[in-house]
Amino acid sequence: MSQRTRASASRRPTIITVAKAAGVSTATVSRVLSGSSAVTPDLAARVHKAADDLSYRPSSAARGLVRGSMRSVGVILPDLANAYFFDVVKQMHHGATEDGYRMLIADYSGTAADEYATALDLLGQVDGLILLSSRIPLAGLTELARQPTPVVLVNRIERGIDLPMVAIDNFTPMMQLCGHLARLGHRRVVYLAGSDLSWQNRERWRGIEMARAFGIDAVRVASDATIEGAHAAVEEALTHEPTALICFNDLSALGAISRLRGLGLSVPEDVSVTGFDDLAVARHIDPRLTTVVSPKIDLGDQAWSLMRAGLNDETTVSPPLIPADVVIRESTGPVPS
Amino acid sequence: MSQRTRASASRRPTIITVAKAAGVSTATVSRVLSGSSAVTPDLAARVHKAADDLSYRPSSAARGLVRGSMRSVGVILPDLANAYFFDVVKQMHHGATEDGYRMLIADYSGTAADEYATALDLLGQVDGLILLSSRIPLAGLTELARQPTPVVLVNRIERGIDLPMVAIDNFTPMMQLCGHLARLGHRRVVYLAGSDLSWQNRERWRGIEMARAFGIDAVRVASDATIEGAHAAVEEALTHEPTALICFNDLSALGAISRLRGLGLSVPEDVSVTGFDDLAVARHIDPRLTTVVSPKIDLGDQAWSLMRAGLNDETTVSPPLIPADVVIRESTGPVPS
DNA sequence: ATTCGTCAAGTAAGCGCTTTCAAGGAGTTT
DNA sequence: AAACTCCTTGAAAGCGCTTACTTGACGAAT
Repeated sequence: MSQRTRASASRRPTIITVAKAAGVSTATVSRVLSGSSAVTPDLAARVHKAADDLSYRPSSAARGLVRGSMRSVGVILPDLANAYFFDVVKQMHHGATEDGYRMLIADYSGTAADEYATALDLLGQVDGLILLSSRIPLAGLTELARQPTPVVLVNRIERGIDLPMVAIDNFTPMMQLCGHLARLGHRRVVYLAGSDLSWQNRERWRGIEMARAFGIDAVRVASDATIEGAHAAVEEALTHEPTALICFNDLSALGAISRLRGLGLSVPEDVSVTGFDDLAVARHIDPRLTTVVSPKIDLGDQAWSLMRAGLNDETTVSPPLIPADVVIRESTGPVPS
Repeated sequence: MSQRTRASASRRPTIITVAKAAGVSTATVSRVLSGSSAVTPDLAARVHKAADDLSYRPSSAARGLVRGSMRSVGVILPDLANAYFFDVVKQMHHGATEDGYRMLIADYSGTAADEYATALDLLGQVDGLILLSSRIPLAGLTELARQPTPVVLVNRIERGIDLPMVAIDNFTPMMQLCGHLARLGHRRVVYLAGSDLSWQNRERWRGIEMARAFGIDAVRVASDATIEGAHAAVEEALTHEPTALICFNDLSALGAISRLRGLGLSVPEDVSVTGFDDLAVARHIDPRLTTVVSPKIDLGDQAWSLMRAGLNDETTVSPPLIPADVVIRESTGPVPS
C-alpha cells in the first residue's frame, strides 16, 4: 500500500563515524559501548549520544572476527513443526541466553545429506553445534568429531563416536507401553514407524520387539512422524488386523486416530492407540492419549550443560539415559471381544 | 558414558594454513573455495585436498566483514510452539535459501520489550529483519524504519509506519465466521481473546464487533493464544452463558474444547466453538474445527518478496491484505433449544 | 621541585577473509 | 620474431571492530 524508498544511500554507520561525531577515538567508542573499561562520564555520554543519533549498531561480523567467536551456537533439528523439538530447544535457549550465547536454529525438513551440509556450513559460523535427533550417517559424525568446534548429540547415542551425547531412554518406556497393552490382552499390534534413520525410531522398535516376551506380536508399517503421514498409513496398518496401533509419536497417533474415526472405528473400543512425547495436545484431544512423558526440560538442560562444557574446553562425561514414564489415558483399552 | 577431550589445542585452520599446505597464495584458495574465478584444475585439486585434510571451514565472520553482508536475515516471532508461525517461516525459508540467504530464527516468548531488544541486536548481524505478528510499540517500529537495514512487517499493518508490510485479512473472515454463527441462531458469544498487543487480535475483535449488525452480542474474555491458556479461561467465559465460543486461534479452540468436555459439555451440541488458522490438527481432532484457512504459503511468499526487494534496495509497494476463507466443520452447530 | 605511579585516552596492529591490481606466461597476430 | 592480447596467479589493501601498547596529565611521595 505505502510507497517506500529506503534511505540506504548513506551506508551503515561504523565505529569511525561515531568516533568522529563524538570527537573521540574509535578505541573510546569501543570501550564505552562494550563497557570493557572505565571512561570519563562526560565522554561516555557524548559517545552514547552520537551512537543514538546515528542509530549505530556494531557489526557482529567485525566483532566476531576480532574476538574469534560469534558467541552463538547452532541447533539443527529435523522438524520444527513438531512442538516436541521446540520445547527442548526452548530449554537449551534458556541456558544459552544465560551464558551470553545466541542460538541459530536450522530446520532441515529434508534429507540426511542436507542435514550434514547444513552442519558443515553452520560450523564456520558458530562456536558450537547441537544436533537434535540427528540422522547424519556415522561417517559424517566421525568427521564432525574431528572438528575443533564442540558438537553435542541429543537424542541419539552411538558407540565409537567421540562426541558428548545425551538422550531419553526410548527403549524401556516403549517396552512398558507394550506391557500395558499386553495386560489389556493385546497380541497383534502394528507399529506406525518413524524414519529408519532415526535412532529413536530404532530404539522404540527394539523396545517393541523385546515385548515379544509378553506375547506382543508386532508388525512394522512405514510412515513418517507427522499427522498426515500417519493418517495415510493407517489403511495399510489395518490389513494386519491389529488390536492396537503403537505410533512413533503423539503427532502420528493424532493422525492415526483421526483416520480410524474416519473409517468408523472408535478408539479405544475397536483399536487402542499409543503415542510418544506427551505433547500438550495429547492431554487435550478426545480420547486423551496414552503416551510416554518425555522429560524435555531435563533433556534441554543436560544438552546445554554438555555444550557449555565444550565451549569452555572442559572434559565432559556423557550422562546416562534420561528415564521417561508411561502415562496411561483413554486411548488404550481392553481388546474387543 | 564416554570420556572426552577435544583436540582443540590446535586452533582452527585459516585460509593461510590451507594456502601453505597447498603451496599457493591465499587469493587462490579463496578463488577455489568460493568458485569466484577460474583456477587451473591442478591447483584447484591441491587446494581442495588441503582444505579437506585440514577440515577447513571458512570463517563466516571474516567473510561477512569483507563482503559487508552476512547473507542472512533474521526472523522474530512470538511463539515458535505454534505450528502456524512455523509454516509461514518455512515458506519464507524456501525463498531465502533460493536467494542464498540463511535465516536466523528468534522466538521471544516474553514481553514486547524483549522483542524490540532482540530486533535491535539482531540488526547488527543480519542483512534484513522479518517481524512476524510483532508486538513492538509504534515508537520502536518508527525507529526500526530509520535503519538502513530492510525490515518487513508480517501480519501487522500500521498506518504512518514507513515499512513494507503484508498480512492476512483477519477482519473479514472473522465477521463471516460470526455470520455463520448468527445463521445458526447464536446471539450471546464469548471471544476468547489473544494478546492485546497483537494486531491480529485487534482485527479479529473488530470483525466480531462489526457482527453486532447480525445480532451477535459478544463479550471479550482475556486469555492467551495457547492450549493451556484457553483451557484455563473457559470457566470465566461460561459465566457469560454463551452459546458459542469464538477462540483466538486453533490452539485456544483446542484447549477450550478440552475444558468444555471436562465440564461435561459437548461441542457443538451444548456450545459451538470456532478457531482460526486451520492448523493440521484442526482437521484431525474430534469434533473437526470450524475455523479460518489462513493462506500461510501466500503470506510467506509475499513476505519474502518484500524482503528480497528490500535487500536489493528496490522500491516496494506493500501488497493488499491476503483474503482468508472460513471453513465450516463440526465444531459449530445450531443453538441448543 | 623532581620523580613516580596511576589512569584516561589515543595509536595502531591485527582478526580471516575477498578483491583489486600488477606481473608474468602462453597463445595470436602481423 | 616482435608486439599484443588473454588469462592465471600472487601481493597487498582493506572490511569494522577490539586491545595491547604508548602517551600524557595529574596528584602523591620523596
